[in-house]
Amino acid sequence: MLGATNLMRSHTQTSHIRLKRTFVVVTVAREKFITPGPKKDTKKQKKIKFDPTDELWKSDINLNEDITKALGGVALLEKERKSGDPFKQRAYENAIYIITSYPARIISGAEAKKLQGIGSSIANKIDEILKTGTCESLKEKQEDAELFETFSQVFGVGPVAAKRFVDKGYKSISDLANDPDLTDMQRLGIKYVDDFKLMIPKVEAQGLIHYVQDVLKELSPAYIGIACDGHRRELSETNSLYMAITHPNYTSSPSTDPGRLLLDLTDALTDLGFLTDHISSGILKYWVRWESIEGSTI
DNA sequence: GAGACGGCGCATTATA
DNA sequence: TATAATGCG
DNA sequence: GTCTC
Repeated sequence: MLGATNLMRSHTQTSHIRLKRTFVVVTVAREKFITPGPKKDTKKQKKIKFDPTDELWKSDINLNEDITKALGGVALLEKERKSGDPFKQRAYENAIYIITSYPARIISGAEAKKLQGIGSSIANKIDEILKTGTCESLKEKQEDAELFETFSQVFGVGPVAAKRFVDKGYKSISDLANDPDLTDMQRLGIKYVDDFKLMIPKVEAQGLIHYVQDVLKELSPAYIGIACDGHRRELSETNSLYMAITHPNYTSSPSTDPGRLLLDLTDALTDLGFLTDHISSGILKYWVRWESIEGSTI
């Protein structure tokens, strides 16, 4: 979402709509958003750096599948245990990606450790995997890790809630529905768990965008609404839909109060029956559920 | 050995 | 009741 | 968890 936001710049403060199958997200970009961050310098060391564009790394098959599989399980476990440290998680994903691309069979942890992104901890685990075929820690808690992953699929359920559900002994997503402490977002996440997995064909997305644009124009001809992200990139289907809306009166320099910019739109769309469920609502960000309207050309 | 690894809006809960 | 912290996408 | 300083 932020990537799309970065496309909006200059002196026009921007509102943002995102439709994810049945959901719409509206965000108003802020000035600090808009400034692109500094480029990070990638300095290389004596370690071998992974470069997916290099011929050297061209490998069609994963010669180390046993290792990457086991590491994937460990990563999942680690994620569950720590309630999801995002950096640790990324470190594992990165290492697994590198090893998957590695064009030779790894015969020791030390060999793998020469690669940038693999340190002593993972190197040790690789030795264990090579020796025993698996990782000790994997054996018992694998089911928990898998449940953790399942629950994490639910919109609104992050690492903390997922772990709580595992600890409560839930075995499936339908078990979650009876939990007394669900947030509104999680209730919707459960209700639409399958819906979220659907892709939006391009034609449908175009219809949705035009629909929103028409409503927008009725509110004020000066309103501007454009599609972003996947649709902007001409993908044949997307799993989410972003729109940015703005108005000439709404500028970021000096910044003006976005006021009812979003609420007017979302109210109108709700009155029309286009939006049904509201995930969150603010003057800067609005998430709602939409439904195709009977008889419309969508 | 310590800090970076993206930053932010909204909802919810914890704390003053 | 006001503010801070947490969880989440 | 790995990398950099």
